[in-house]
Amino acid sequence: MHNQKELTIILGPTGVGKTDYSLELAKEYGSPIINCDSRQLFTEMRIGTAPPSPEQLACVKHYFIFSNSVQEFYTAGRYELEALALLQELFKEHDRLVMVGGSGMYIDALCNGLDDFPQADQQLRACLMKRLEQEGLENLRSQLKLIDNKSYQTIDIANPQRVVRALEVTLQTGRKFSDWKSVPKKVRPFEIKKIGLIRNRAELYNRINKRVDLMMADGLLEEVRSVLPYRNMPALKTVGYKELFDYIDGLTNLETAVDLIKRNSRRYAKRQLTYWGRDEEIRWYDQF
RNA sequence: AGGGGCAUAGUUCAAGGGUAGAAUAGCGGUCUCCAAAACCGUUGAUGGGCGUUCGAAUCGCUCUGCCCCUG
Repeated sequence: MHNQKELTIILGPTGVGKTDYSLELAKEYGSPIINCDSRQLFTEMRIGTAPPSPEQLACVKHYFIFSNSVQEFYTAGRYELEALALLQELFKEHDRLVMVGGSGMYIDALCNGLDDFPQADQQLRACLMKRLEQEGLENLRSQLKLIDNKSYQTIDIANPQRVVRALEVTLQTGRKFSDWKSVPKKVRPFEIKKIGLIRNRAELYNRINKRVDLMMADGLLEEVRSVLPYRNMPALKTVGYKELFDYIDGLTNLETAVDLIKRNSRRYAKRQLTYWGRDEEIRWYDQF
């Protein structure tokens, strides 16, 4: 076996304790840490995304933390390419690397690859979103049925985001969305080990609730105010930010907004667990 | 202690004696680049006992618990 390179990915629901775990493992391996959290990427979001502390960042070299701006359109596809390139570079000097984060789709993109769709055309997407608003979902569905019936049959047509995406790819490329999706998993030139962290549900929820209070004490509201101009960017469709935008708009009071952040964080954690539930490659470790 | 009120899902609130509903929380699921996103589905209750009635969440008695008022 000439290939001894190994990537260890630490994943798990928000608030489970991934950051601390990753630092210990990285120290043991002498590895830097590659982030695979789709929100800790953004330099303007330093409180609401629970990134590593400045001390932790000083302790181990981190990649993909505060590396991008919320003004950019960042996607799982872009992450796949950039993270893969970085790994190739780092594996020249390391045999074992540590990756940590909670974005299931980003992890899948890195491990298995996405099909090579062209980059999304923001104008086309905006146009489709406008049609969605004006004509309604049913119209877009009908069109999808016409130009790519197989996608119509297989995707979740109750989900506007999916319908728009399938139409977008088909219209943009002249090739059916469903035809793009036939490629098998990509093979990566390194071994991948997935470590899942888990803990008792009630305790996890407690940790999440407390962490939200800490974020508020640390000035989350000010941070949210500072990114207000970019609130329509995908990066800011994020738990902790959405709810405080509503508060700033006067739609809720602060207490309600904070409660909603807690609830939505709990739900997010649950969805993460569901997402990973059928990934048999993950070895789960209960945290105490 | 005396007087009054209340008791329905984890919570907040419905149901003029006739199929106990809703909101919310909770739970479960979907997933090929907006993924901390966007969707889909779902469990669960009349405080205990006795009575009236063909039939009780609803009327009566009683017990328990909570709240208010008065010494």
